[in-house]
Amino acid sequence: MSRTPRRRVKLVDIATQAEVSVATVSRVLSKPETVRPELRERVERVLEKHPYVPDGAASALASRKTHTVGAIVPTIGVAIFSDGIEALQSELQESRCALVIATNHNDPSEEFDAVNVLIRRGVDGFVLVGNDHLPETLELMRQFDIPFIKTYVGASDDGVPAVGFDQFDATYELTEYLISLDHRDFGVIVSPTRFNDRIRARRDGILKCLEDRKITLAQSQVVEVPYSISSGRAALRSVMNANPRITAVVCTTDVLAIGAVIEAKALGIDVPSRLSVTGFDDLEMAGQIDPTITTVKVPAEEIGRTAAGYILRVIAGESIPDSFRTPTELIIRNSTARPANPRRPRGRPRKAK
Amino acid sequence: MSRTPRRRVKLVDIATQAEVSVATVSRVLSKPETVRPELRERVERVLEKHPYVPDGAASALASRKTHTVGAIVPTIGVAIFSDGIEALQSELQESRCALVIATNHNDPSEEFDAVNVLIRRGVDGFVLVGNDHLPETLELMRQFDIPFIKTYVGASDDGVPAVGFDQFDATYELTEYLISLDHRDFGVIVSPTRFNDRIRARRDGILKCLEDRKITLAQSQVVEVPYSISSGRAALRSVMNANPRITAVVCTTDVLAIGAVIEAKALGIDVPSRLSVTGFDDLEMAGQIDPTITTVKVPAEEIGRTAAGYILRVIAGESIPDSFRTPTELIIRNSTARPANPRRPRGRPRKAK
DNA sequence: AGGAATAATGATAGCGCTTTCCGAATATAT
DNA sequence: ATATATTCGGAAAGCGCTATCATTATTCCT
Repeated sequence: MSRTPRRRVKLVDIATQAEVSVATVSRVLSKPETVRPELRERVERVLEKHPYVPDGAASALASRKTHTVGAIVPTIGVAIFSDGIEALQSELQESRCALVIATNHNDPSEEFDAVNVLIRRGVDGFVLVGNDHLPETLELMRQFDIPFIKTYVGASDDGVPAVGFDQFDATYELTEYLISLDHRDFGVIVSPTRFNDRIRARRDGILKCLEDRKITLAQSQVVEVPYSISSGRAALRSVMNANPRITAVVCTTDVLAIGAVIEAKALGIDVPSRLSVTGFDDLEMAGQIDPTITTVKVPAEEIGRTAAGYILRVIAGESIPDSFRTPTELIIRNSTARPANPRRPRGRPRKAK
Repeated sequence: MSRTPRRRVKLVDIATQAEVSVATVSRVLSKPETVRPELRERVERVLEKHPYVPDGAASALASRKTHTVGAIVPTIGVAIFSDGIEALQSELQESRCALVIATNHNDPSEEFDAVNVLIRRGVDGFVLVGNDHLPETLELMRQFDIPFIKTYVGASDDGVPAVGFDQFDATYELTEYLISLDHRDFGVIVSPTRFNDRIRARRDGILKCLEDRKITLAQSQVVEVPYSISSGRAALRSVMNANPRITAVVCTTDVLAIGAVIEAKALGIDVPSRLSVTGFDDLEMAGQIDPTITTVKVPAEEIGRTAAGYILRVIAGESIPDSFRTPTELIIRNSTARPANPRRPRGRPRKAK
């Protein structure tokens, strides 16, 4: 068996072996159809014998293509993002494209830095999350002529291609469903909105729907808490203590809803007969916990997969539609029901959905 | 405000502006201390005025350093990995180093491909997961002289630096605790072991401990099922149906344990009075679900953080210890207790832990 | 103060590949 | 058969930076 060559084998070595020019080898590798079969085979035979791995840096320098896309997400440890990244990565890998990941912890200025680092590293395109970005960030990417798309939003507010869904519409619809059940007294538990347009949109969808139905909320009926089960528990307690009449609690994420359901049980408040609770995301747990939680399914995997195809096409210079909608789905489970004593039992129930 | 220059500004532009050579600008950027303050400032002033972002491909080609590390994990969507990646990424970013991620879905040959792609892309080092790797994979990395470390294992079986903990020891200890509680009839629910040395080690730790205490298991007392809550539920049902005498069920991951606990409740089997259940990983849910679940805390975040420092040091050519242990912790909660009717109530209880 | 040692700067040769550009070879038309 | 179009392969010019080396400016001795 041949011994480890001290020097990395390069194009010129293959060319010499095959008695052709480096240009030909390069062509065999990138556009095989342009070289006569006879020659091509000769080169391929040599290639098979030698463990040739092209030097990405050199080819990037010469061709201005890195075959890499950069993704900047708020955080990796949140299911809807890790699932999305997973799909994005798999799909990209399929096209022999690498994925570089950076996190911004929901901080636009961290995002700017990340974009900087990634541009320097060399990426052919960017996948961002959400609509909130520093103008400098966008300017920077445009300046370097690097295409980018937004994800987890239904449409961008500035013409940038987007793949995702409308967070506002989704919670608006969810809230409508609750109202159709005759709920009139609501609590709203919101995950952190700072630098997070998606959560703000979810919250606003809830609030707007309520407002449209002339349902008012006291200050204490809407709380914003950290993203964790235990925060959900604490939030439920405080909301219910302050407003015992509440019959429905809407949470902006399943993690919070899970906490709310657990705490309700601990407090002896039966869900759903005494209190309805809803989440958002559709984590596996939401469908397994008792009671199972009514929620909105976020198509994270589809977003990632679609985003991969999208950005690849933009990079290839193909034109693409401005936005791709990955539909959400309202999943009704056992954590929601009609309130025991509806405040206005008169209204004919609207059909659910 | 200045308009987008069509051409990317490069080193020579800065040099011209500052009336110095490109070499000097390069030095100001990489080893500022070697250039006279006066000149340095002149260059820095120019740098501030112009949005210069170095070309990574060019510098990689010239210096043979990419300032990038590649991580290959089984999957991103599993909490202990996403948490680890998150920490790894943050730490790396701190050192202005990018992280490229690939997944192998627990398949060694996918891992080989990923290593290939990443070598081509150019990475200065690799972070792998676990001990199971194709010899070709290791050979390839060695051939290209790229350092790598293993994570989530206590020590590598081949001298490669490792950061993590001993999975076998951790479950051995956990099982010992259960035995000290006087459990003698066990069920074991195992997540998929195919191509997964860590889960095999967890399983073997349990089995070996039982064997050492002369506790035998029937075929039906050990089941291997997919990684999901619902599989955990199904597994608990089948294990308990086949062996009603079982008083303790050990699961190789919290996800399975959560399913087991949920199913036990659904079946009317009280946990922990009638049945003890344990998990592994310490997900937030394990500490919130009722009953809270006894588990082993996996220091994922610490592993990621440490791995970053480790690989950075290897890349820098510093020598490092062969393995770094990030300790696990047995977390005793409410899902475990002494069995109602211990088979051998004689033995003085060993002290827990 | 003069020469040696030292520090700072500039010129420049690559790094390994892609991609014109151009001549040679082959195919097509007249 | 000759002229023209077409295809194919090779030579070579970079891509933008780093690093070596030569050169010049500076400091330190005696």
